[in-house]
Amino acid sequence: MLGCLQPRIEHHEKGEMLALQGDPFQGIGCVLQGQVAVLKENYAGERVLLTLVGEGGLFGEMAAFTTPQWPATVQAAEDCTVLFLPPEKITGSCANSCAWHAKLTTNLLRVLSRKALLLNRKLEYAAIKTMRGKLCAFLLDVYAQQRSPMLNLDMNRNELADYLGVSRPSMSREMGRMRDEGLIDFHLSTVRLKQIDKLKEMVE
Amino acid sequence: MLGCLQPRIEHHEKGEMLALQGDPFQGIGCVLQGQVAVLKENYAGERVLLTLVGEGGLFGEMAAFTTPQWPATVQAAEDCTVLFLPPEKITGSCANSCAWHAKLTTNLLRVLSRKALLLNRKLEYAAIKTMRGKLCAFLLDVYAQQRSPMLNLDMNRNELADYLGVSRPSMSREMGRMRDEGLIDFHLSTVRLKQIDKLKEMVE
DNA sequence: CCCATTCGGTATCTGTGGCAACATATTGAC
DNA sequence: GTCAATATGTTGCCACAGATACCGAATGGG
Repeated sequence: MLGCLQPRIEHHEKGEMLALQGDPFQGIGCVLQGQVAVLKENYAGERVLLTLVGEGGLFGEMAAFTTPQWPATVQAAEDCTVLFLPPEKITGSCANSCAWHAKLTTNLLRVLSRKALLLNRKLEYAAIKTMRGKLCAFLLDVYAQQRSPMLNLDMNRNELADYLGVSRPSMSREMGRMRDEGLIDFHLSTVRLKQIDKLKEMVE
Repeated sequence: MLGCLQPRIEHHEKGEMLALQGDPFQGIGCVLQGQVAVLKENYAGERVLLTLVGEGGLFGEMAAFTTPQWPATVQAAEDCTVLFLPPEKITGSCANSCAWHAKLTTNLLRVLSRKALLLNRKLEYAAIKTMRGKLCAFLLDVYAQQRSPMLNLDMNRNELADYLGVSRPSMSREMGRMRDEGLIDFHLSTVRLKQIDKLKEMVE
């Protein structure tokens, strides 16, 4: 497949810029080794960290088919090796009509869909106005995944509060209230849903 | 291309269900004529309208490559004609290795990327805590698009407030304040940015 | 022209959640 | 075990935005 796509492979040392916001787009990046940071300049002109992308991760896949310019800056967070896939080579028909091409586009579609679904989910939480509503929606979503009322959260309080777009103390306060009311119990990253039906009534 | 994909074309009368949440996924839907409604059941069991999809619109494109089941219910909002494209036929290699296939996947990637970017933008607004921050971010984004300080909003106040996830009176109140401070001027759907640099300082 | 309806601006009141500051619990290194 | 560092629980205060209600302006149909 690599022979077919002839991607560009680059090595960068920590701190080097792989792409600058506004530069012409050269291709979807795939981190083979090391770690890169995706930064965006806000209106005040400061660069803020959007995400860190580790080995096996992609960057620029959302921009590839929509804009001719990099919408963000990419910098090597560690020494790294990165592979760039120009978008036209991905969709362009392949002389060998190889199975890799089909696999590649399917994977790309899957990645993009999943990302859109995740964004959608997060947006649903953001749309819920009350603290309790957000918490109920989130806990019930986790419950739907884990299929047991003993939930195991894979985030700490800070990360969860960030994810839901609220402050940690406010979240803790509400969780305490919900425990007092006998709706849930929790200890560190373990939460037990005690009255699932009541929780369902409290979403939004 | 149609001969190559052999899609299923269905006619439905207003009110008929095209797909039920949880049903096995049959393919990406494309509305050829009429209008369909996408509904989702919330935890309380009620069906809430997510979007209306009109002629030329797609539905199910986010689910196609991630879940084997419909994540929402689709109902005919009017009499309509709909084309279903099974995902495997889209990515599956094509005997004729026709150019249509490449075009189709590129378009699909473009649609998905654009959708992800839109969701991302909306999420950025949602992440900003203050009313003024949201407004500044939004106005500056429109300014970046229209490249003139005389903005023409294509939403009315209600729609804008909904989009930003705030209440209309609160938004009006803040817009009034910003006018009093000499930052902006506005009349109906026209907004004039008077102190762009100050607006930039006020984002988030 | 009048009327109904939608849309937008404004005021008051209230409640929620952010912030700051602190107390306690947990973890891990030495 | 001791200690530091981090994570978590708790509290009081108060600004900000939501809700509601009302009024004037714009729009559109008869």
